[in-house]
Amino acid sequence: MSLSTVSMEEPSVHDQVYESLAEALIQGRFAPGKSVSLRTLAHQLGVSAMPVREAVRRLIAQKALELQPSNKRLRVPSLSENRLQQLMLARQWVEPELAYRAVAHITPDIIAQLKSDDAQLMAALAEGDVDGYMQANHAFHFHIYRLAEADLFLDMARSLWLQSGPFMRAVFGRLNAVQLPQDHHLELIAAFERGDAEAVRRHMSEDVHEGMELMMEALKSEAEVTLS
Amino acid sequence: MSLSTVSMEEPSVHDQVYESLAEALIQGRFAPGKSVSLRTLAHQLGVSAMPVREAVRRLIAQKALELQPSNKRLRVPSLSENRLQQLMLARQWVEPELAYRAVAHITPDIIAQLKSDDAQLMAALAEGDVDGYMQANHAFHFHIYRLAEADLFLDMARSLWLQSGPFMRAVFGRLNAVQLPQDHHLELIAAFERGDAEAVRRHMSEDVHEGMELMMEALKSEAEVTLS
DNA sequence: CTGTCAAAACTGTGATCACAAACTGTGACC
DNA sequence: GGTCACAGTTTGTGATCACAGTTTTGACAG
Repeated sequence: MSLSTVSMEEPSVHDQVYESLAEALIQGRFAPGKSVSLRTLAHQLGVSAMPVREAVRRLIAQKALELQPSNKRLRVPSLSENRLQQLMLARQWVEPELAYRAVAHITPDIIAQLKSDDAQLMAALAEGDVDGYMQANHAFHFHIYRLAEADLFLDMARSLWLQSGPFMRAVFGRLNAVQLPQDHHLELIAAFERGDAEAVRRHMSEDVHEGMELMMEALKSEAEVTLS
Repeated sequence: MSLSTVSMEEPSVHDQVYESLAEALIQGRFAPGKSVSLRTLAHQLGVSAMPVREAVRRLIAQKALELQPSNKRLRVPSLSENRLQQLMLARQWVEPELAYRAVAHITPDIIAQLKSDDAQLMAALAEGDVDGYMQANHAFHFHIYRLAEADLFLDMARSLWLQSGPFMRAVFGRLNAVQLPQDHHLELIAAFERGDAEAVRRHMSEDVHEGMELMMEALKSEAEVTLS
């Protein structure tokens, strides 16, 4: 471990490892099907195997990683069509609900934040920066969801993004910018400004639906996605 | 560990510990708010602390246990009204969907199994056997859900039951039998026999709704549930 | 160059130890 | 009698080791 004994309120090493792995997964820095190992991760992060084991166990529980039943070896799950459909339906249920509940707690600060997120997203899209796009899109959505004061739903959404992350990257990495209509984000912001909760719910549903539909088409067209 | 080196295909100690804790939680053998400790659990189960840590980490990820932020001490979460409402909505979304999908894979064997589960449930109810009721109700529902071939949804349902378990017990433990209308189970079985998927979805929704509504009323009436 | 098989490296799993923070209970003092 | 301090215990956390599978490597024979 690099820094050892600071004094108070530092998050545990296990949490740091978890956050770091979760971020990598959500941003799609791990390819579907890629195998990982505890000791390798531990060495890369500069910690012992112990906290990595716990973080990995947590990610397995969220189905963001999996233990192959034959090998007992660790890897990033690859998506089947069935699995992606479930992800799509679950996201389409929980995320509009979170957005709906967020309306009551919206503030001008948050609006400004969302506009900034969307600007970053558009910029990244314009220059083909997939990393930047993934990061900005995640920020936009979860800056909204965090307002809902529904920690259980928030956790469900987080788990669903962890599962879709590797695959989103794999799909969006090969799309050119024009195929991604971003109107929904602007419509969402406008609906938030009007305080129109029903419109927020509807636009969020459409936004999630379109994104997942794109992934579904990509999955169908190639039978299996395994890159890198 | 009691039995050490059997030969092949035995589930890992970690899995055994997890299953054992999960079962206890679903059946409500842990009271909401109860604090538990790794070493105590490990000693009770006759294993070392290591596999317990991983099982507990997994349960924390499923929000079936929680780490108090102040103490960093382990306990069974107690339900707020907000939290219960989220549980209710999530269960009302995912469980009818699972039941709906199960219809396509129903067999006479399963029908017989469901009738047996329901009979056990009614018997337990008649003699005020809360343990038996909890167990039979869980069996009934998950014998259905397992058919859906939707492992992601199944996992979500499992997590939601883990979270509601301790509280269900706390509520049902003080109800007398007549307050629990069980018609829904019979209607469900009938709908399965007819292959009427829409009816299955509707009856499952009503069954979940009524159960959770009961819990909601109980929660509102006592402000806070902490027993044992 | 190719196929085979044993040695070496790597994997997840479980146990054990060390440590600091938090809790427990007991006794002294005002 | 109530409050505070201090010692002893219990807690979660991280590191390290041992072990049994599995995979990879590498040398040697054909």
